[in-house]
Amino acid sequence: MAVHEEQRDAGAPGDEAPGADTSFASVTPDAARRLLLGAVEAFAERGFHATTTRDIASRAGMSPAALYIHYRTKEELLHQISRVGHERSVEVLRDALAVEGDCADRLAAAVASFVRWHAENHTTARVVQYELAALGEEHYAEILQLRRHSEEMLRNLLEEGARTGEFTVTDLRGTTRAVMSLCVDVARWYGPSTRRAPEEIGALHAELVLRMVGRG
Amino acid sequence: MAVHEEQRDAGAPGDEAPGADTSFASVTPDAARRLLLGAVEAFAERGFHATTTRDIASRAGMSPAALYIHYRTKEELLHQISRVGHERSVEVLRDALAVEGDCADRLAAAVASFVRWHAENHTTARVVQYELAALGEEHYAEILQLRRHSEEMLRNLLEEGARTGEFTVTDLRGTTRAVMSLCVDVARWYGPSTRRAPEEIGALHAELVLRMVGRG
DNA sequence: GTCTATATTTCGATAGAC
DNA sequence: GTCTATCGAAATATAGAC
Repeated sequence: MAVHEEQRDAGAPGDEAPGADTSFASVTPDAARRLLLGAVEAFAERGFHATTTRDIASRAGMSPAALYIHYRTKEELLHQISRVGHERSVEVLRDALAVEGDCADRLAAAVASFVRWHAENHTTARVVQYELAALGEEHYAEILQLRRHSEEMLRNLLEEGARTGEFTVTDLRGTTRAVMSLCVDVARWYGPSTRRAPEEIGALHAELVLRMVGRG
Repeated sequence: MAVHEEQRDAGAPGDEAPGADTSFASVTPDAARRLLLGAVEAFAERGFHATTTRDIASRAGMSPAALYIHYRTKEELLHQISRVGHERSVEVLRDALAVEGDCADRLAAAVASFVRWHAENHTTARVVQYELAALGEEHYAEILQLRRHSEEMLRNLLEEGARTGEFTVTDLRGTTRAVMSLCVDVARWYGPSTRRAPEEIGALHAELVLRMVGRG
């Protein structure tokens, strides 16, 4: 019950998009970053609770004890991943929403970028989206703020589009949540063996969302 | 890090829809069903690996050892939950697709029912959708067949609608996956404190999906 | 069928040498 | 900063009385 989980979605070796999961490139020192990357992989494959600190250290090429030089607990690793991951995804959303154009252009850009991020960084995204419950109480509250911010940005855009008559939205909060669902769920099913490119999936989802708000 | 996870999404007591998660009503004997229901709750709250057999047994009002009279391993509990849950959701989808009407009617019925099931049975659905990786290899393969069946039914309907000109679908497989995303992801965010009723959410999502296929 | 008691394993985290 | 060695706690699962 261990090996097959790692190989389930494995495609041909080397078919992973280059430069994927670069969210942690700036983490130093080197050993701390390697541990973080090992933790991302392990948490995404097996989940936080099923991952051992030995496994994480091993992926980073270190002894079990070396982990505790850089992180006080296993949960602190998850917190770092969750925090940086959320910050990056909020950034992606914010940048896309800043493009020139009408509400439809900005919504399309936002969905395309957000979806693309979830596909390209699907390993990180899976941890970000599905391991929240393993965070400590205070860390969870902190992360929740970042998530609320994402949803708010999207809702404000839909609200603006509805007000100007560009969009036809019967249920603002429900539609916002549906758009988020469409983006976030990509992290669940996207994998190395997915044939479609992140770019393509982003474009498709942007088109589908525009239709959802009556601007297809 | 234990108590707050249980209380995070908790709304006022008693606001849970009555008769929720009735998928396991036919399981006998009584002790086996109580253990199964305890496992569903625990797995949904904390995840499979973070759940202890002591916790499951305790929720069923039994000693830790009593679990092993009815189930050989903790994984066998997950397997039962996953199998019955998938069978039920496939059934819901199949029944909805059998309604009288054109493709749009059937698609709306399918999405409304599928979403409603994921909301009403959100506890079971969360285990069904997010704990697959914890299954043993053979059990995982078995469950995958049921999941392929769901997606196939939906894809066939979209294909038919596109062929007859009722729908405008530019990417059949991609759109099918998006529709599934919209339905499945309800299990992630729906909770006891969600104000919207499952019925309402199903209706909204049906409307959004009809728009997605150019029939809004 | 259910209990109390426990065997066995494995985990997160620490101690102390280098 | 990294290692080897290990502690104490907690997990799954089993043994044997009732």
